[in-house]
Amino acid sequence: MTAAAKTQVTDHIDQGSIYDSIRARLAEGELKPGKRLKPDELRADYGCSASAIREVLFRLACGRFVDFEEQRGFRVPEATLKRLLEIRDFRVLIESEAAARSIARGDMEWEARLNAAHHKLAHMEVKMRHAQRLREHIAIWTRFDWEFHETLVSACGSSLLQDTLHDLFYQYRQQLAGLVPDYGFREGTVDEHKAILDAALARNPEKCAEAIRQHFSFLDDDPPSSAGTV
Amino acid sequence: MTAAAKTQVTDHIDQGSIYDSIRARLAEGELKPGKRLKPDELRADYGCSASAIREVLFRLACGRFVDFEEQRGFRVPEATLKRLLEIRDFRVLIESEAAARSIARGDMEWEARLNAAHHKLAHMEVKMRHAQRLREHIAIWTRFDWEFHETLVSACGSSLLQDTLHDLFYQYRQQLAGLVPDYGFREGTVDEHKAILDAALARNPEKCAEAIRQHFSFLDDDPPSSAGTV
DNA sequence: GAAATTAAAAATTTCGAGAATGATTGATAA
DNA sequence: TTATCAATCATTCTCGAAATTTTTAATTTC
Repeated sequence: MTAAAKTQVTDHIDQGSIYDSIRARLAEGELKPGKRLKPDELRADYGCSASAIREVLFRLACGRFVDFEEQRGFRVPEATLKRLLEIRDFRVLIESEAAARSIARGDMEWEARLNAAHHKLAHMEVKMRHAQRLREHIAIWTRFDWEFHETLVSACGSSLLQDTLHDLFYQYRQQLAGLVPDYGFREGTVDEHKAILDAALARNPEKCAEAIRQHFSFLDDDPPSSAGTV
Repeated sequence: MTAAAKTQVTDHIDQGSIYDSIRARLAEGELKPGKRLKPDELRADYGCSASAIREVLFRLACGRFVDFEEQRGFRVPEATLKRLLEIRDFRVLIESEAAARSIARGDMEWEARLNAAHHKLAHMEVKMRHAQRLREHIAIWTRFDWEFHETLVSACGSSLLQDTLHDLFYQYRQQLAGLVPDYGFREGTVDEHKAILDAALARNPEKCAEAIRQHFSFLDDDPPSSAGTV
């Protein structure tokens, strides 16, 4: 393989990578609500057939990242405050329960991983407070954010809960990106994540649930201005 | 469209119907755990191409009704007590929460629909107590059972909760069918459903949650004999 | 000018063939 | 007899073209 081929990153990608890529483009707000997702257009970005894209879009539709209507194809779901709150409430319910089980079952190894994940996330978020071009950091921030929340529930003992949370995390991000500026990044997240960490390490499930609730309560106090429900 | 075309139901089936059909065959235990699901074999049952079956199996994999491994195709997931309990616990968590919200928000119309759904289910379950060939009634019983649980949460205000419960209902049934005799039908369900109905109509969310927990507690007292975890 | 009909264009869905990959069988040798 | 390897078979995966449907544009009619 030549060096020139390296720039052509789209040479040959498996479906899993295409899935991750499109989901990321949705969560980062590049693919905007309402936009139609035509397999024949997207194929150019990934160097594969329309059929392969179609399969990926089907899988994304199962996770509710795109809408699908028979004979009418795929499109990016509308971002509404109603839907965002629905996703948030579901996520708070499940993440609180899963965190409580992790607190009850997690060992010292789990504590160490949670500390490490929080350290990376906090470093990133402090750095982003003063960043010029926020856009450039969103992808990495998203990864660290997910790694922290994933680690929090990683000892809960139920892959069902964990996988459901994974989908909800990205659904939440996607809705947020379509409704608020700065891709949903806020100053307050640093302290909020710290509160979740402390409650988890203190093995206090009630306090942890409350910290999780707090982490998402900003939507109640300060509803996004452009959040018409249609 | 002519009247004659209506009778020819098997001529041309849309993907949604194939999805429902295969999911039902899984929930009723016809397609047994471990069995490989080859698109080229299943196509004969539905008169379409292997590609169409492949897409349906992908969608079933999203709902966790079948396992998918790259380059190795699809197969019916193993039924284990561990997995069954995981699904049960998740379902109890969500159904309790969704029922509580329905109790808080549901109007008289909701009460009426819940009564109607329970009436049909109870009638069916009493009839099945003395039925000779249980197998013949499973499909209808499954529908009535789902309609009752669906109606219970239908006023919760979150389509996310409702759709998640829909998947969990069939996942639970599928695991149960693979682990216990009689497709999971028990004598006790009549009284248990009645307790859920009464608590909901009494607008008592705590009592309703307890009744739901009770409805699934038989797995703790009387673990299925053939439930080796592999 | 507005509404309804018709024609053209674009997108979706289905399908079967060929390429790529994994599984199976049978032969050979230790 | 057991293990290794090669050849064979079956299945999965990818793809582009044909058929169906929807959307858009143009035309006609009231």
